[in-house]
Amino acid sequence: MHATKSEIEMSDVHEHTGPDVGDAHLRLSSHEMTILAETFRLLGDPTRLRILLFCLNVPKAVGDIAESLGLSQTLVSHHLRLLRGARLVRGERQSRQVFYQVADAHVSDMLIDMASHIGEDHSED
Amino acid sequence: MHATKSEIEMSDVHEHTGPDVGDAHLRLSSHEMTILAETFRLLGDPTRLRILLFCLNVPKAVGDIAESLGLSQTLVSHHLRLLRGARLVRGERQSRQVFYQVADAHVSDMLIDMASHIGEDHSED
DNA sequence: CGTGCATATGAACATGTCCACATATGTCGA
DNA sequence: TCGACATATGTGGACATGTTCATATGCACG
Repeated sequence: MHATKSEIEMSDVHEHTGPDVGDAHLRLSSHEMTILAETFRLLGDPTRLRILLFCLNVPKAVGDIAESLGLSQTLVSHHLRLLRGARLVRGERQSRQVFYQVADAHVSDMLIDMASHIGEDHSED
Repeated sequence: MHATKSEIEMSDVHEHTGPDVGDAHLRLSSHEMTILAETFRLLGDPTRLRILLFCLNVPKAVGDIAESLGLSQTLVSHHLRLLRGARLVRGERQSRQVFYQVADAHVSDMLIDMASHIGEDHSED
């Protein structure tokens, strides 16, 4: 299901081709790098992160998100626009309300994995 | 290996600051939320992300990072400071050089998981 | 139609962030 | 100690970002 370190390395051999280009593992195209960084960037704002986690499993209307998280509706809408643009959430109109949820299992798995990693280790700042 | 949704639901919550987290699933303490968001925020910069991925497996000296990625030494140092502050990398002095690497298995697993997720699905912007 | 509700958009402001430049700290060898 | 090399830190400016306020769009019902 999720890739493990060894799957990506393809073996636990630490080969080291040279002083400069030593890392032969985990290659990403620049496009993938861009997507990845952009995704992280969007998740890096506490408000957006709360919004995302809030509608992780169950679709939520914008107003409900705003009220539950104690945010203004316009602010929630702005953030949802960004999240929508990166295909992290998708919204479905139901008459007057629009119900948002995390876009796909892919994104929710990412969030859940990250959250679980945080849960395991507590580093104090 | 990786936590499932139910594992996260079961994780004990140390505190919760109020009506922030309304969702019944995936509860994180505000402290954990802060750590998570801060982590994402740091990963959200392309330069930092490249640095992190570059010294994911093998410890790299600051100068090597700078040269390999085509960045100035001071810039790399600045970013490493931030990453160090969040315990995402750790540096070890070896006489004159300082070799940095991703701090622990948690962080590398996070990165590898995210990278693999990106690899699976491509959404165009 | 027009009114009320839910959501979206635009402009303006304050704050934050990335980077370049100059300079400081630390380490080793002569 | 001095000079070189490697890394770290401070500062300022250009730029990006989060938030608020005001307003626009979309939808249901009288």
